[in-house]
Amino acid sequence: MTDIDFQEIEKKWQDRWAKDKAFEADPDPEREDFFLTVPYPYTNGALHIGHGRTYTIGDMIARYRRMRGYNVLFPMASHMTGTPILGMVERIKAGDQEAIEQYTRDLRLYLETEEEVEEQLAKFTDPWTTARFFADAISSDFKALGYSIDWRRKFTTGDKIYNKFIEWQYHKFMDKGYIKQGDYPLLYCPNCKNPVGEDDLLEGATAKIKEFTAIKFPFKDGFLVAATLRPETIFGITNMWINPNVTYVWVKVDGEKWVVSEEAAEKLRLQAKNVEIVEEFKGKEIIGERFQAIHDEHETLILPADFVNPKNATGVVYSVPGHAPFDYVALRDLWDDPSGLKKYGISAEEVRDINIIGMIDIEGYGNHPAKEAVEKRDIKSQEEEEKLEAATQEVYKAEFYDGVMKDNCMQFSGRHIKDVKEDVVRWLKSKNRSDVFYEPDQRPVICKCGTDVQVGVFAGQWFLDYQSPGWKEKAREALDEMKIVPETFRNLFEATFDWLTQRPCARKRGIGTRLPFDREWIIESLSDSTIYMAFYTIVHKITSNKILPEQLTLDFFDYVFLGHGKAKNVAEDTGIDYELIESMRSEFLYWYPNDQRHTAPSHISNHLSFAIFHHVAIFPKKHWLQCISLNEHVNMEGGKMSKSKGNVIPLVEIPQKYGADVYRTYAISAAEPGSLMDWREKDVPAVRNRIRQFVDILSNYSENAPRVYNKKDKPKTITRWALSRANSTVRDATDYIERFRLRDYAIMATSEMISLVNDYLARPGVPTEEREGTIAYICDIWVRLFAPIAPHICEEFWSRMGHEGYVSFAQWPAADERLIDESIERSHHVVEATIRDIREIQKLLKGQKKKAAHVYVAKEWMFEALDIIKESDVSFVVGDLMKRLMSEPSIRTRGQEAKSIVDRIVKENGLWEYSASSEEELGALDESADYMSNELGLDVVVYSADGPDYDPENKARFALPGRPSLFLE
RNA sequence: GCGGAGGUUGCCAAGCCAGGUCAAAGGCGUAGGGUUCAGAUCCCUAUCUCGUAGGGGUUCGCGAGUUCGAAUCUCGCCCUCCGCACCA
Repeated sequence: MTDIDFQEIEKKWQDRWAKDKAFEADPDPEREDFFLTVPYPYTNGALHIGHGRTYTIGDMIARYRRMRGYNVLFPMASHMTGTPILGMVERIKAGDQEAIEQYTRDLRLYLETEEEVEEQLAKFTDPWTTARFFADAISSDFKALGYSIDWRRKFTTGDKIYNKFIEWQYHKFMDKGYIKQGDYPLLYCPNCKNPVGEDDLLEGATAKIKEFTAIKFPFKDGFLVAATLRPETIFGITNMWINPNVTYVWVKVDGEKWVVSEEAAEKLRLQAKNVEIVEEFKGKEIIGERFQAIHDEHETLILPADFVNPKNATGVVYSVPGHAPFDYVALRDLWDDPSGLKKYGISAEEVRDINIIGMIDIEGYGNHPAKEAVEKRDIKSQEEEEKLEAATQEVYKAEFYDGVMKDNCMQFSGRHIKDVKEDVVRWLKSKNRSDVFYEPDQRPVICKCGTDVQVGVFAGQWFLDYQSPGWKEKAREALDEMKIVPETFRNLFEATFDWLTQRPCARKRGIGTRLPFDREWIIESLSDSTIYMAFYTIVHKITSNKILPEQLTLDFFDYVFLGHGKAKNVAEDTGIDYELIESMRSEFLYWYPNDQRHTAPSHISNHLSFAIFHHVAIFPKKHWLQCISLNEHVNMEGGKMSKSKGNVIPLVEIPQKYGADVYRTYAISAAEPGSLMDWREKDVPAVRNRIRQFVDILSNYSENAPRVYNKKDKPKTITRWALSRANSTVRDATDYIERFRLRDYAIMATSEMISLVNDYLARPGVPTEEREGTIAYICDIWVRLFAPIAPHICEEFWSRMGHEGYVSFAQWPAADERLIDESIERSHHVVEATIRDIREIQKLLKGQKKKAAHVYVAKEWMFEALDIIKESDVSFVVGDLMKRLMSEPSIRTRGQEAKSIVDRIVKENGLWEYSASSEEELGALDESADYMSNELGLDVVVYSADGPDYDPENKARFALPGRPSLFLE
């Protein structure tokens, strides 16, 4: 066994690559370009083993393409815009223990002593320092994993030059009319006076905003305002519910008078309404009064109900007892016991006279589904909230999907509920009878400050309108022409495209680029990282030439990225050297488009879709994204990784703990990109062992002179097999990479190659020179085949083999088709199968020690018969097969034996592997006799079934192609 | 709810798209043997079940169907996981 110091070798080659600037890519008109990007990491902490999977796959692709002769650009930058870094800095400043602990943990990974950790932590009161620290940490992690990145092009999204680029991008959107301003609802904390994100919440982290329709029922000189999710039910209204003990208010809202609960008035204010409280009163004061229904304007009664929660929506509830179980039960309670009504001046008769209105037909229900759902559950009172909730869900679901509006629904009659909703809202709106009212979709939602979170509507919110005319169509066109690998993810893109409407692209806090036309706003961090791949193509020239942000004008970017205007004018206006501008333009044109973008599928619904949209908005078609490839996340020992569980392995630990090549091999071979990868500590040794075997074999054989033994050299069959297998493996492996079957490729480049060499070495009787020359030839292929996965160890052997340049730039091994001999590979298979068969017999005959195995190979005509069946399209039915064979005169004379073949085929329900001819099968087995003897511990003698010298048990007649018959004695 | 992915032999996981050579790769675990002073992150063999001759039986979430033939195709059912907007 060879002892190998992975760390030392890895360091050595990383240093050499850096010293030679091996991966700094410049345009080369002689070579075709390949521009690969993986999204830059967000630099608010240490990266872990899961991030590493994505970057490792990216690097593997870059390395493979380089070996295929492409001029590969693989750049990297870092992301710091947005709120997380700022948020963490604020928490550190505020002395938040959790934040301090988390950062201390991360810092310890990179710093030697506690003093250094504390010193660095003390500097984390500035987001830039934090971001820079982790950006540096991450690039050193990436280097230590052997990523072949062009580091000259690194930047951060906080850089002033980047801001200039983003400003240009947003001017472009503005010009196209894609940026709009309008009201936008957000979860909002009234106490902090800020919008709240998931991280700001103590409870209800998954809360979303639900849009209610506020329906304005005419009442006195204003409106009773009830908010609902089911506006189509206004046709079933029988009364209004008001909680008698709750404080309601008359408020002036944008010139109208509304009645809502006191709490709701406050919500309206947050929802950008102009609210003025005119009068407060208790609910009981209006109970017994009448208001107007909307569809038929008939006078309708206000009734008391304790279940009405003033904190819920507007605190005003319109009652549809035919379809809402809560309403039905409340009404039923009043029918059963009208005694409480007297004090409101309502008579029992008035309430009894209320007719429940059925207004939706659904199969399986009668006229009043709510009543049925309540009775089915035997609900006795308003107190049984859970049961009522279930009944509501049941009715709602049934009505939404299968319900049809009845005749009493005016122009909406006969239409399906799921289609009619929006039209009802539009109709209400046109009559000035509705408004929009927002609520969180769950309660409670509580801010970390302890306050109940509400919905706030931001007036003047800037957003990108992905529904702008023509935009989606263009994006869909781009998607249709783009390669998505694995292809299964395409429909996720399609679904996202359908669902994208408006998206806020700016907000008031966080780090980032200010909106050029409204500097109070900062461009949101997912919206500022969509076309920056273009920036990579020129950024190194901006920095190395010390171009100032002010020089990066709109015209400058227009010229460099779009070819608009004249370089001469840009040079004059900006003071940037004319030649430099031209060289940036041509460098952009050389690299762009982005040939492949590789990342995780979780970005499909935002980042990746935005990237496609933004590209089509700004660039001409030839510069659209070409391909998106994806890999799933990483699990840890079968469970999710999380810092709180402490089961996260940081990237920085990988080189010492496992070795970069071992990690890389694991990351690529453990799962196909499209499926979740599980990191199992127990499986690491197996991976390391595979590399170790590679190292052993290359150490022993790679320095010999490679030699291909052609037919004229009369090599052993097993040598021809090894040559064939090596080449077919290369062919298959290459095919796998091209189809993004990276795991299968990795298995070819490791396990398959190892077992090929081991199988070959296990064969006695190959002359040393022939064996060593052949294995050296295999090593020469292998070291290149494996290089994209394990570049360090492969560089080491490549150089030991006496090659001048880096294996990183060596030519990808091409399969030599002339050496691939399927027939020899099949014969090899027959030999292995025969060994297995003999073993099985030995096992069954345990106790009886056998000395020899006699192997009988089928007669030649049987091979021909099988070939006939293989080539003709007959079904595996005895009659059909026999008919086919009997039509061949040469077989017709052997009907009896032919039947035995046919029986076997029918029984097996198909064909099996067999050699090209009897002679070849005989040759392969005969040549393998010594090997088989070694493996089995008994003498092996091979005969042709056609007149064997020795066949005491008359076994030869059972031999079939690929299934020699056996006799053990 | 909407959208997506998936349920395979002790565990993990291939195979399914292009049905037959599938009792179903590989890894882990387990058992036996070897190398070794010993051990292992070493090598070999075995690992659904029955069988003293390479064979039989029963398996791929459940149920039905298509087919000469289904882990693979179709339909229904059950279950699990993931994403869902201002969060990178």
